[in-house]
Amino acid sequence: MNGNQLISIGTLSERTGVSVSAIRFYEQKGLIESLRSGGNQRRFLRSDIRRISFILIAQKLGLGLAEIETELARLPQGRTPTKHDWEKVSRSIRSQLDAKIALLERTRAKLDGCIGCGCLSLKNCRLYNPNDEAGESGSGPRFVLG
Amino acid sequence: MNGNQLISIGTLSERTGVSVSAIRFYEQKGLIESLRSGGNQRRFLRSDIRRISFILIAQKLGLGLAEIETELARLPQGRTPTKHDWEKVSRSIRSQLDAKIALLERTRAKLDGCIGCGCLSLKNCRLYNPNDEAGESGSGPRFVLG
DNA sequence: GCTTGACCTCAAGTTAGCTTGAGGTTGTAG
DNA sequence: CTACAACCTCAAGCTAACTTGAGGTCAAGC
Repeated sequence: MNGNQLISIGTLSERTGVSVSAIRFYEQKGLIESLRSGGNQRRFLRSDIRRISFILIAQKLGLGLAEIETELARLPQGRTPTKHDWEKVSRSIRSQLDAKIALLERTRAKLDGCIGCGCLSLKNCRLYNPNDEAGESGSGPRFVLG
Repeated sequence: MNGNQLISIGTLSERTGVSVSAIRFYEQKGLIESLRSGGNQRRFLRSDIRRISFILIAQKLGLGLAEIETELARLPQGRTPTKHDWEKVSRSIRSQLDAKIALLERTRAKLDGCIGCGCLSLKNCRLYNPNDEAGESGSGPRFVLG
């Protein structure tokens, strides 16, 4: 253990609680980068511990890896993010959260309007014909919460 | 078109807007059932139009097919659901929606408490170490909203 | 110098919710 | 009675976010 800041994938895994395979997966997806040792083993910067922490937090906030990648792009590579960096990102995430809550609340309001109506008629139902789109996109997981 | 109530898969698809392949998929998953014609073609009851409508609505409410199957089990097979049937199911769904909104709101509150703290420290962060579990389960899509 | 554990790559498997395609049959309009 | 649309059954593919496994390399202790 000399003075440099490089850590192995195993150490990064221990420090973050993220499995080794998941870290490799994140790297492959471009969420983090690594150097290589002489023997082709990955070497990460200590600051990657925070980068991974960020990924974990953002996931808990309901962001997908693609969205997280976008947010990560706002953070500095290799440097510990400042308060200001973090604020920018937090506010961006906060507005995404707001939108999701708002969508669910609109849906709930429609459901309340429908309870007891027994309509289930595709032509009239406000739930079935909403103007906003939950679970309407093409493929992949849609609108699933925990 | 004689007096009976049986419709083909194509008709069911047209009436609901759900693709033929999706209907077959739902049948395979046990969400709907079908009879067969002499030539082995599916024949559905007219009431299955409502059953499918219900699936669509429940999906918009954020339920997965497995959860929808559970809710469908509360509805009568072959009979048009009464107001009472529908109310029971609506209230069950409403409470699931409530739970999801509540979880998101707790998460947002934590984020607000964190904006500007710049911690990103795994040991201390309330976002990283929440007591409730969003996106914690084993596999599959987790905690993704539209 | 050998064993052991951490690491490497690449391929395939997992769940959800479907779609797409191949290859074959049915039903109906003309 | 023939054409053609609609139907049938598998099987495989798609996205997300990973895991698991096979088969091989690297590094360190004894």
